[in-house]
Amino acid sequence: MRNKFLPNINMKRKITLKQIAKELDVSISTVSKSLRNSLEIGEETRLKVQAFAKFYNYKPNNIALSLKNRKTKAIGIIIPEIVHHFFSTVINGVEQVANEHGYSVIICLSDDSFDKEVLNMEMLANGSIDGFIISLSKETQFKADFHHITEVINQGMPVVMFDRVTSDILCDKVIIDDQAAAYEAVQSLIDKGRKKIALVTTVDYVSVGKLRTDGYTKALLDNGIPFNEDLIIKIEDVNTCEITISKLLEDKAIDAVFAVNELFAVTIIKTANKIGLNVPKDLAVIAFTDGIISKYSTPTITTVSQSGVKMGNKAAKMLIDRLEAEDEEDENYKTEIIETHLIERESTN
Amino acid sequence: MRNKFLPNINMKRKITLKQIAKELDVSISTVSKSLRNSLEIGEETRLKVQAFAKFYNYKPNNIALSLKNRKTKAIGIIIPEIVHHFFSTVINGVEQVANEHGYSVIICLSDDSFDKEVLNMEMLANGSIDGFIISLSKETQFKADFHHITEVINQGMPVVMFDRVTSDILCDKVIIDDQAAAYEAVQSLIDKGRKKIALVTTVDYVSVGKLRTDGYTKALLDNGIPFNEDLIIKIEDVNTCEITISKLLEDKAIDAVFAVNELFAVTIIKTANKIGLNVPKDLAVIAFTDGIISKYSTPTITTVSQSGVKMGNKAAKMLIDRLEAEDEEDENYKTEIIETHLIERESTN
DNA sequence: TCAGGTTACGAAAACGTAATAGTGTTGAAA
DNA sequence: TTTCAACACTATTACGTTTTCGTAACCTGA
Repeated sequence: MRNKFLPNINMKRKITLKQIAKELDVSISTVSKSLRNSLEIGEETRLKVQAFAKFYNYKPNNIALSLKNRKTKAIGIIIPEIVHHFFSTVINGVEQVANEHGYSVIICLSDDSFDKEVLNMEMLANGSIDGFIISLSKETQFKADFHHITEVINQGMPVVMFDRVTSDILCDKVIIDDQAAAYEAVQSLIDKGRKKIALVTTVDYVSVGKLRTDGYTKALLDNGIPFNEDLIIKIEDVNTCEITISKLLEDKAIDAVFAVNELFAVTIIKTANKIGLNVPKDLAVIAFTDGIISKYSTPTITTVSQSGVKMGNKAAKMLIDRLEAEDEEDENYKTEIIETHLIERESTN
Repeated sequence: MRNKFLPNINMKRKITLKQIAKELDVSISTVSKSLRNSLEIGEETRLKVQAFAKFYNYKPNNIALSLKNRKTKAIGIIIPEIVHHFFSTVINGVEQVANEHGYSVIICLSDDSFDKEVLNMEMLANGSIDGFIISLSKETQFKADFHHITEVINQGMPVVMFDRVTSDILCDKVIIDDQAAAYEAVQSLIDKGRKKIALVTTVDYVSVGKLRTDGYTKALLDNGIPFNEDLIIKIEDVNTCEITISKLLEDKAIDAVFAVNELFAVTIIKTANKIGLNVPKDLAVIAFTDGIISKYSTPTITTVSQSGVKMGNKAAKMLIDRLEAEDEEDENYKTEIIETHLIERESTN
């Protein structure tokens, strides 16, 4: 039986400058400078140190560097949920750019809870990261309490908000033009001769929900179609909405639906099928998303594509640009708009 | 126009012990001890310091703590991709447990590339994290080169592997019993009277693909059904497999398919529909996944559910247990098996 | 009055690194 | 021979903590 107090033979913990210095009987400074190819150090010593370091696979300790340089080369991303196609594509986009620039990505999930969002931000704000990328939780948007964000910004930490943003905070933002995109979608339905178009959306304290509703309304009015409040359905939980939807489909004699996400859309299609409606013949369906369900449902669903990857790319780029800017006090905040486009599939004809 | 060299009035950078000490004209030690409620410090001083610290919202710097304590309270997770239902649920599971224990989660994506996997590990291994949770990239499994993993383990950094694991590395692992689960799925098809069952799988250097194939084969043989190599289709890219699949469906007169993931399954169903086959009447389909497509496709797809959340929970728990164990040299590695269960939906009857 | 103990605090080291500011030795120019 | 620069290296500091150790000042009891 192995004595557990004996160090493992194979175990070679990471070596430090100090250990190298001691081993080679030079000073720590000499080692450090040798490894950074300083001209101050004679060639013989320099090569000796480099060889030794290479042999022991020396790598500078990131934490020590972070402390010294007062930056971590890490960015924090806080999102409501991760098991969600849009948000995971955004992370993907962030990670791509971050990696290119030598940054790592720390993720925290708010679970759409205000408290978790605050907690996570405080945890990361104490030196762990150089900047934030965040999409607000539903609860935060509902409470409209953004003190935790203001606080980190006031501490001099850059913040980039994406998708679920608020105008109450001054910082860089990346959004899609939800209103214009919704307008375009509804217009395309109208162009195809649909006359009675319903909107299935979320509760409207979530910023994007509201904007998409505005776009829907505007498209109708611009085309001389009367706006009818009854055709707007607000859904809180997609799992318990079938009755609401079938009521909409049966009672209102609509010929098209614009859904703010693909889960709503696919549920609408299934419900329509159940009550004998054919999609797209009797009912055209169009959804906001670039998710995967739309591509694989039957029929496939026409969507307004919001590229999460591009959003993530952009957000990361903005953050890193700001982190690496010479002039750190430049408060010239920008809001970037990621373009959307309509992907026509079978659910509209 | 604001002079950009003037510090922002609202800007109050995080305060440090040193600044508090200077401000109150005591030593750093006194401040530190006061804030940790040390008995060494007189009540008057202690309260004064605490009040001051609270007012300036003092929070210890995580990086300094990490350096001092030689642990970061962060765990790294390396996965092949994040825009993938299974992996994102695993992250979710990891994050839950990590958060409960005060750990943050750093994610890196390997994009199924060996080089990126190595790079990411090296980046994180230099002090950034206390331990790894990893699922191997396809390329790594193909090359069977695990030196980067051995290396961090030898440095004394705990590693937990999940799902895509290898027996070449000794460490904690979390897997599902792919073989047994596949067996169960195929058996359920047989129980329903299906006789000619095809397998649609991935290229087999990915460990899970191989295990699921084994389970499929065993179930057939145990039921006296002849094993037919021609009924096994290996797909590399789901976007270019339709011809392969339609050939399978048309030529082989099969009455059931077992697919190793839901993308394959839904593609099979669509292809079947195109050539006039009805699912489930003419063809039963069952898939490995607990993804979202299966729930929303038409027909809905029967699946073998692999709970990513549970896997993530377990992996995080194992890692944290090991990180916080007194006896750090305990090499009693375990492999935990997460149970699966069959979720019957419309695609089998 | 003085030894011994308590109280209340401070100094310093340590974590690992990089940069600034020395320092001693050599050699060459004056 | 003196002086000064070049060379090759070391000491020190700083980043922000925590902790161990040390030490004044005061108090107590004989």
